[in-house]
Amino acid sequence: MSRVTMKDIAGVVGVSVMTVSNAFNRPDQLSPELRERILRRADKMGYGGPNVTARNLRSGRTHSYGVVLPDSLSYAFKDPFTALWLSGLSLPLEIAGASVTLLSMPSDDDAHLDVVRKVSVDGFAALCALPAVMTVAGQRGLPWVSTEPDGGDSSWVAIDDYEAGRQIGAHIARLGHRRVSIVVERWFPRSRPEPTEEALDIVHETLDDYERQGFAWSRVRGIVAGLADVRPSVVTPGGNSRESGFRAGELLLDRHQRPTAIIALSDVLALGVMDAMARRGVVAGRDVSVSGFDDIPDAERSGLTTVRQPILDKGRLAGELLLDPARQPRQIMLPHELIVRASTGPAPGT
Amino acid sequence: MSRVTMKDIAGVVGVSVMTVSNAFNRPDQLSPELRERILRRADKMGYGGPNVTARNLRSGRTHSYGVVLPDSLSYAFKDPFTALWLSGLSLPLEIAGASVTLLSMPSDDDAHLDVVRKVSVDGFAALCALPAVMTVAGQRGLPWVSTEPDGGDSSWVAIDDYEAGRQIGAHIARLGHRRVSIVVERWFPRSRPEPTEEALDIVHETLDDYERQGFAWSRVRGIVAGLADVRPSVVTPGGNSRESGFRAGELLLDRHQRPTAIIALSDVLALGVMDAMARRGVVAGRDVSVSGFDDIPDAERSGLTTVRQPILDKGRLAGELLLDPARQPRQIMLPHELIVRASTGPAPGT
DNA sequence: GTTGTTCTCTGTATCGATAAAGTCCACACT
DNA sequence: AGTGTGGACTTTATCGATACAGAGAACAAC
Repeated sequence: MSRVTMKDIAGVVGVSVMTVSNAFNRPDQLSPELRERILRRADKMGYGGPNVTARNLRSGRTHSYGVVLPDSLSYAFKDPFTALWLSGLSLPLEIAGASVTLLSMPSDDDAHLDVVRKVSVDGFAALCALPAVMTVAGQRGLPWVSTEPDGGDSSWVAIDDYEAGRQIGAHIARLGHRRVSIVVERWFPRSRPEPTEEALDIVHETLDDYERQGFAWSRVRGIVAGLADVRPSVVTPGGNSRESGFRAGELLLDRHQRPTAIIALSDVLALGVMDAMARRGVVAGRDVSVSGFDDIPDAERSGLTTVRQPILDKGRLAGELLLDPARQPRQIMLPHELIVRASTGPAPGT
Repeated sequence: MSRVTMKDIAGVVGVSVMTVSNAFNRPDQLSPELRERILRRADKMGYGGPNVTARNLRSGRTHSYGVVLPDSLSYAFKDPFTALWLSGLSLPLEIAGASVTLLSMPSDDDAHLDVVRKVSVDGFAALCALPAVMTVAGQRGLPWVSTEPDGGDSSWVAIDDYEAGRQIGAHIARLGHRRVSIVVERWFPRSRPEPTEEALDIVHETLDDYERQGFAWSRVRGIVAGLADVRPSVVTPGGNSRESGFRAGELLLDRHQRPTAIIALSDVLALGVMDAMARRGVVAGRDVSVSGFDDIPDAERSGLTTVRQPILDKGRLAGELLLDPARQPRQIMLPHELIVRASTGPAPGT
């Protein structure tokens, strides 16, 4: 049995298709009796209501917005920052009666890009600034909002990562630390080939070494600027997770020349580092200083020095920009704040 | 400037619309040179690729699946069980190149149902068995999978909640507990009006009292059966969260006749209860026994006695059923297992 | 020279609805 | 009788693509 359409109903009731359409969408356009008759008949025929896709085609809108996530969907549900950002994003969307379509984008190969090409949405919000994805979204002529400034005239809701990094770096330098390591997730650019298992934990002895790999992140550049004459080493464990942080922590703590300060680029990484420290009886803020980034709820509980950013607002505003493509301004820089807690302290021996 | 269509391109290149369509979708249907010429031209004209909605209309599929969540989206991102289930669900969908559209359904009023009516998806997976939602999904002729048996011939992937509850109840009874309280989230049926703030924490002195409120959950019935002649009281704090559990715990621990065992219907509720106990110096498993349900990762860390259910599989199988409406069987009962940990012990004074 | 194949490409119908304009008719007013 | 007016529907065109059947040309086989 093929699906019932308005045409079928129109045929049975003996009216035009348009009248059936009006019965469902514009009650004022036909007499109550006829409307009643049509609806009853439609129900009896097992009609499921106006076909959504056809309506979307005609109206040119789908009332759904795509969210491009930098990893598998399970990551989105595990990472506290992502979860909060998504909650914020969904607030205005939900109110507007729109739904959220999640798109995982672990890489920007063609198979994944195809999902972006073929998904039925009115716009995109991207948690990660994959250029290829942005290009596709732009080609489709759909609005999109990202979480990072990109120099162009695209829309974004971000914080000043460089300045935030600089403050962290300056804070650490001011405390007298000379041996500093930065822990960065292996993330940007995503298009890089997946490293092999063994290559996951690499300590780049110098920043140059790290940058030669093709990485460049304003947060890192800011930290380096803040550290001034102190030259940090860099560790790039796997993804952005507590486990990765733990591995990075193990690696750094077990080195011959243990760093006195570890600057992680996210709170979950920092918390992982602290897990490794706890296991070794290394006290945060006394033996080794640790800092994070984001100020997720767990950061406060663990006394983690970090940069607070308004995560929920970041998402909420992105949602509002998506819903209203005319809204101005479309490049929003939100405030951040260095939150100093117990996990950072003077360098030992100062 | 209106959007460029295949028709425009066809006009400019001087071929039929179908040939343009083939250039994009079936390269084998035309000469490579012509295809090249068309694609180049399309690119130059700023064509964004075949319109997704039009294609969906023609093909009758959208390659997106709706997930009905029992609360606001932020809940989905916070609750460990939901997050895990969603991860599982998304596994097969992601592989099939489909995307996931999240629908929050805090109530089944018409405004929320409308989202279900108007969202562009090929099927639904529901984490909560809202009858009205199921009806709408069914009317639309779309496949749907839920997480609870419903007596009919619908599709579901579930566990035997009654039996699981019975085992928990029997376990507690066997330990000699006579004063037992059950902590249930205020969830079913969702269509009930939101209770006022003050009414959130109610202790139903007897089970009858609780059931008179219109509640009925097989998990509860199982527990009662397992407890045999012990008659539990029931607390219904707010939602399914650690905070609710905490409130329920406070309420119960501060009562004149403190229960010796508290059976929570989810791990997060149980962990909340344990938070309240910790604050009062009440030792779990010695002073008061606590049990949960689900066996989320945190449960093991906290030594919580609980019923383990294969959460990830529950989601994964739901996804597979959605993708393949012909797949059999469509009613899958997964195994569960009572996991006894330190949080339950003999009733004091036995 | 005729028939048969293969390769490209076209024309038309279709998907299921909705917007805009048009028809028809009853009723009111002058 | 002549003209307006508004309500209740219908007609036609449109959204933007894809399926299907088949036309026409090039080339091979006999």
